Parts: sequence; C-alpha cells; structure tokens
Amino acid sequence: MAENGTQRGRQRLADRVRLELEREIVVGDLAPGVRLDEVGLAERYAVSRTPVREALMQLAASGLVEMRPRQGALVAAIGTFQLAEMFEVMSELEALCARLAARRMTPRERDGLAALHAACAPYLDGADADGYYDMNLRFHEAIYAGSHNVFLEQETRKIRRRVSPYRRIQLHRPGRLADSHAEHGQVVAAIRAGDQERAAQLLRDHVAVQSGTFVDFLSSVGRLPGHESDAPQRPAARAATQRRAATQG
Amino acid sequence: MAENGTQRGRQRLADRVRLELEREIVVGDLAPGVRLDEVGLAERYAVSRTPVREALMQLAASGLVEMRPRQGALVAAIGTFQLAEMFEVMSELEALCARLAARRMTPRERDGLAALHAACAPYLDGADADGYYDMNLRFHEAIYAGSHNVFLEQETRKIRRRVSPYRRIQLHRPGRLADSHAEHGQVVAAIRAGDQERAAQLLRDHVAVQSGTFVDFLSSVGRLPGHESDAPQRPAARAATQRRAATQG
DNA sequence: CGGCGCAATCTTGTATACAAACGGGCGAGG
DNA sequence: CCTCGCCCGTTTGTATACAAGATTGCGCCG
Repeated sequence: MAENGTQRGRQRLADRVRLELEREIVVGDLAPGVRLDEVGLAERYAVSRTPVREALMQLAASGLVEMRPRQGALVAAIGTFQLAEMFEVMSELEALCARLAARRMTPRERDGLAALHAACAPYLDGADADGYYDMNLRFHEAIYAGSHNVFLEQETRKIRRRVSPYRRIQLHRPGRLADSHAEHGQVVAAIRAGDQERAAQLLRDHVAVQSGTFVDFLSSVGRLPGHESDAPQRPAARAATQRRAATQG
Repeated sequence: MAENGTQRGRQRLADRVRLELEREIVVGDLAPGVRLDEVGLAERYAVSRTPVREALMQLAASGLVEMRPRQGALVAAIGTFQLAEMFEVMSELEALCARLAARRMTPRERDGLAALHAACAPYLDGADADGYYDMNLRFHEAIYAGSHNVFLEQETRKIRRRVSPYRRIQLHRPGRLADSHAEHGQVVAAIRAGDQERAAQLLRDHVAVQSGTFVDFLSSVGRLPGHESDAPQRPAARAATQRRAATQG
C-alpha cells in the first residue's frame, strides 16, 4: 500500500534485484557493514547500474541499506544504541498489534494462531533454532495481521525485517527457545480470551526480553558492529570487494 | 540515520527535487491524486529524468507518492480507511513519545516545550489556522525529540508527514484550535510533572480526537479521495498535466 | 449506432555515456 | 622520518539514448 513503494509490478528488474538483495541481507548472507558496489552488483545480476541503484535506494529507504552521499552503499550496520531504540519502538508496536488482535481477531484467526504456536513446538526438541526462527516469524506476523490494521501490520513488519539480521543469533542462547515458546503460549491464551491489556503487556515483555538478551549477548562478545557503524572494513581494491560479495551470496 | 535514506548529501539534484516535491505535497500545492509526470517534473526543475525518478522513488518509499508499476507516479491518495489506520498507529506512537518524554526530558527541554506551547497561543485569537498549524507541528516534534529515542522520533515524524496533507483542513473546524491548545496544555503539565501514563493517555486522546474529527469532516463532505484511491483524474494529454502541475506549484 | 480490435503515441523502464567528486598512493618538503 | 599536498584511479551522480509496455483514439465490423 505504501511503504513497499513499487511492489506490485512483478517483472521489473529493479524489483527483482531489490528482493534478492533484501533476502540476502535479512538471511545474513550479506553481513552488516559490507560494501555494495553498484557495478559489482550489476554484473552479478546481469543488469545495468540503473535498476541496481533503484533497488539500493529502496532498501536505503526501508533502512536495510545505508547510502552515504558520494561514497556508495553499505549493508546497514546498526549500532547497539540504535538497536535498543528500535526494540523500544518495536515492542510497543507489537504490543499494539496484540491488543488489537485480542479485540478483533475472528475465531478462525484465533485458531490459526494457536495452530501456528503448536507448530513451533517440534523445533524445540531438536534445538533447531533456524527452523524455530521461521515459525516464530510466522507466529508474530499472524498477530500483526490479526490487528486488522494493514498499515500497522506493514510498519511492524518493516521494523522487524530491519532488525532481523541481528535477531537471528540471539535465539541460539541456551534455553531461550523454550522461554520464547512459553511466552508465546501465554500470548495465545490472552488473545483467545480477548484480554487486550494482558496480551499487549505479554507481547511487549516478550519482545523487550529479546532486546535485553540481545544487548547481553553483544556485551558478552564485546560490541559487534560498533557504536556508530564505524570500522566497516576497508574495501581496498574493487575486485576484492566484488569477489567477497559474490562468495557470500 | 536510516529512513531518510540519502539525506546528508547536500548538493545532489535528486535530493533537491525530493525536498521540493515533498514540501509541495505536504503543504498541499500538489493535491493527492495528481499525476507526477517524470518528464514534466524534469523540465520544471531543469534536470534530467534520472534525479526525478530517484526523488519519486524516495517519496514512494516514504509513502507520500504512489508508484504504479508501469503507469507512473501519483501523489498518494490515502483512503479514509487507511487514514484511520494510520491515525490509530500514530496516536500510539505519539503516546509513546509522550510517555518517554515525561520520563527522560531534561528540565531545559521541559521549559522549551512549555515555551512552545505558550507560543501557540497568539494564533488562537486571530484564528490563524495556518500559523497555529506550524507551531502545533513544532510542539509535537519537541515531544518526539523529548523521547530521546531518535528512531522513534523519526518514525513518528514520518507518519505525521504522510498524513499532513489531510490534517491541515481539519483545524479549520470552529473551536478546534482552542480545544487543541487546551489539550496541549494538559500534556505539558503531565510531562512537566513526570506523569508518564497521564502524558501518554492525554496525547493519545489528543491525536485520536483529531482522527475522529477528521473522519467526521470527511463524511460531512462526502468522502473526498475515495475508498481505494480510485478515480485519480484522467491526465488526458501530457501537456495539460504538465501545465496543471506547473500552475499548482 | 454501439462494441471491439488495432495501431500510433506517449510514458515508463533499462542501458550506456559522460562528468564530477572522493580516496588512496606517491613524491616533495620540513 | 613524518607530514602535507598533488595526481590518478575508481566510483558515484547525471544525462541521454533505446526498448518495451500501456493508454487512447480511430476505424471496422456486427
């Protein structure tokens, strides 16, 4: 409707490039801080620079890519401080989603949410964090959709996508998966019961806790991307950058 | 930091075009639904199509412009339904800003906010809605900044910009200015007192009321932009479109 | 007389060519 | 030996040329 900008068109090269780049960034194939050379990407996708530029700008607008005036584009490296800010907003938006979902979800949607929650369980045993991550995403998005507010749904999803490169790792903490699942269970119960305030509070805490564990993780490792997206790797020669990007993709 | 995409660069043509277009849209010189022809804008700003395209895409990403796949760009015409959705989100984000501002604002910031509130008063007598509108904006933005969450500040501002083409008119309702000012006063008091919940609730209601009055206004006039941004005026010939755009600018 | 299909024209999407600016490396001077 | 400044290569920003899709108007057929 809005934030996606030009999304409905199905065969534009710029969109194809954008979707592919977005996927690689969100999945983690392109790490934060990596330089995105226009001609390199153009060669890689066998298109000209024009669609690549368009894609980069769209991604910059969505926050996944940072474009410096005449210095090119990098995969956005979000500092710990900004990340905390984003979690603060995201927890509030998700809480709003939960509140509205508790109020507006149809019985069918409530059942679907419970089903999604149940579908997360199998991944706990195998400690399949990646598998759980995907189901977890679907669970949260079901709540977004349950708000019956498409704009809210999209905004929340946008922020989630934006922090997703940094969230994946945190679920690998021992015991976090089980805790997360248990918290989901409480949220489902509150939503099914139509308890708006409880649903909101539970999901807010759920997200905020993840934020907390994330910050813990960061400080334990010793500050990953830096406070101000500095030290973004020196590109040295263009060929090297290009090869690295290709390897990572 | 992120959503602005390429904002720091000061002398890029694309940015110049983007800022100018954004201003005209927000101010209302370019009405929702108006077609934005690339070559027309290029001639108008004496640049080539490339920067114009970039500007349009940036605006599309920010939601002020709607780009249809191979049909060009229009000034985004937000339907009443989506508008209501956006107000729902915005009231929540502003409430969050107020809550955080009540908690985090420095004494100096609190004084500044009160000063801004006071500065709004003179516009009430003359019924200068436009003047009040500008001061009102600065007042709200001071609260955003007071949250000390730059990301939240920017997101909230982005949404406000996006609905601003539709908000301007509503302040012309008789008595609304005075009510708005009174509500601001309560918000200031709550923030100065550090009463987070009260500040949040007051600002949420303040924004929600505006939403309500807006919907009232729309239904009284009979639904302005349509439910799904349809009927966007036929451009007929290109020359005509161009001339119209130029006239409005 | 009305509806359908074709074709011309305009508009967008993509590619390429050109210009300007940033960064790094080299050399000269202190 | 270090530092400052210039020069060159690389990369982005802009302009223009080309291709393809869409809309509109006209003509033809029912």
